[in-house]
Amino acid sequence: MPELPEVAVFRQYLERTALNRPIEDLAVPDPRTLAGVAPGILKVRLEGRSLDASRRHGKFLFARLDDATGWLAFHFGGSGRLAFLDAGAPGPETTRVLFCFDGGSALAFDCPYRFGYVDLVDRPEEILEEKDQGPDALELGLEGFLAAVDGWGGSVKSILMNQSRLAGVGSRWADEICFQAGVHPKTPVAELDRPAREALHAALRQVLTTAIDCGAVPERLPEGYLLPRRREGASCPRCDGTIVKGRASGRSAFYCSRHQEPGW
DNA sequence: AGTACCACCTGACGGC
DNA sequence: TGCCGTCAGGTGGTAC
Repeated sequence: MPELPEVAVFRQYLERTALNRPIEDLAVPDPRTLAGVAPGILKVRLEGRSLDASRRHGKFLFARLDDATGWLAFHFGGSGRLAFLDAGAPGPETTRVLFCFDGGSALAFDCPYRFGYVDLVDRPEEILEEKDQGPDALELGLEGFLAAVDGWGGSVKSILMNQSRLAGVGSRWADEICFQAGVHPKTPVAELDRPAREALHAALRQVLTTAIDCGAVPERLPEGYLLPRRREGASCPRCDGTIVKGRASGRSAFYCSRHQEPGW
């Protein structure tokens, strides 16, 4: 379920483990995972290079080749992750792409459900434009957020999940943001006055930064967060309401029947 | 313009 | 025990 917070944590992990190691070989057990580049081409482009910088935008992670000839782009779909392997350590069975470093260590792009992909681009903007990604949800100040939300004719959850308006939030963290803001996920954005939009922006920032601080692990979130109890029938961690499951924007939406009561 | 549903893929889980 | 259906997750396409 890699959304913005998970990808931010993957980035930290990549920085910590895989930067500045010369790449000796590339293995592609599942060629379908390479989006726009053939395995042979990627291999030639990578061999002898190392990764020397990273970026994140929305749910995308980028790693720069040290000769500045391009960037690796990672999208993790619904189940992808990175796993650094010490020399001799076996990779996950569902490794789709394996970057092998001098000395025997490796970085595995592990993606059990195969929704994720890896690509090689000249510049990150190339793929961000192709995939119509809006501004990163954490980069947006209040004015940027208000602009991103302005004029949207749909629900709060659907705007939060709309990668073209603001990039990074998916179904689970959108539920958490609505929960913390005390807003029903199906509330039409048009019903929110300025103070309510400011509160939504504050909740978005609070939730995403807290999530990253907690390593994007729900169980590590402070008291009063929804995600550890995001199940139908659970007791609300913020009031004595009950968590219920509805549908918004074509997906399940979990919310408190009491403090997120529709106010419109 | 926005919603809803499907497909993609696979593991987890509930029910029988 | 074991099978079967259902549902997550993100995206992209299509039909309303």
